[in-house]
Amino acid sequence: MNEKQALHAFAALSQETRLRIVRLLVTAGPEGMSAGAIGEAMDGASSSRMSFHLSHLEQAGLVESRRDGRSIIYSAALTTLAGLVEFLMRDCCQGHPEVCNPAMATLSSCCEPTKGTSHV
Amino acid sequence: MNEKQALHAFAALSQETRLRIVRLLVTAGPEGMSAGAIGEAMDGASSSRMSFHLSHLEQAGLVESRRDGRSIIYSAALTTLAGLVEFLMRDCCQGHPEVCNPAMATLSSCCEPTKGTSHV
DNA sequence: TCAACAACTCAAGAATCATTGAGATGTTAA
DNA sequence: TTAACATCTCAATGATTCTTGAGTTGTTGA
Repeated sequence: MNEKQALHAFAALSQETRLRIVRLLVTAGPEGMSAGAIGEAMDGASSSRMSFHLSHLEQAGLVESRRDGRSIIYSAALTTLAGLVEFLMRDCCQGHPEVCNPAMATLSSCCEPTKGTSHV
Repeated sequence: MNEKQALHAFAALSQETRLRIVRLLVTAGPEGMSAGAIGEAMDGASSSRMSFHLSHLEQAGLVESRRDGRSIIYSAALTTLAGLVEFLMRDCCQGHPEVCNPAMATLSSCCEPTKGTSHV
């Protein structure tokens, strides 16, 4: 992740419809959702509007697409999201580790590394 | 952190000068930097331009300011940054914990919680 | 091949945003 | 009080972005 990529990603995330799409796809998991189904979830947005935002997100590397029959399936690009966090928080917490604990807790609760311990 | 706050924060971070300011202040730590010093670091940007971007960042909750004599000192609002990460990554990694490990590693390397265990 | 479907592309208009330059506010020291 | 300094505020201009609607491409099944 470099500055240019990060700027594109943040610009993509700064628009209401696109932020909702990303969060919807993050919770949808690796199976993803079709463009039509995403549009339905976005208050029935028009297909051209969905296409505009989805291609914006794909260019920013935040979502990935694959064709399945007539539909195109989109899923969240979690590695880009993680890279964005890494870029933004690099060298954070100079001597004040406690301020980052909320973010830490969020990630560790669902992204528990290969240590084998379970959580709630 | 709610959707509206997140949109403001991402919009603030999607502009080159502002993203640089935030990252500069993240590495500067809690002591922060004066508006003038930040402007110097931004290729000598004009004072009105710095003021525009700094107030944008402050309204988004990404930086905090305090007056010190003639200068105004800005510092990164790390709790907002952490909250933004928490908002974006909530419910991530449905069954695929390995994809979030890079972000985890970044945060844990500087934000080791109060558990006392060391790492690489 | 044809009809129906799913999604994309393109151009135009409205809305939003960044930069500039002039001027205003607040602070310090003589 | 005055001068010098640091930063903020405001209005105007130019650039970018979002939405809409019409048309196009690609896929499926009869």
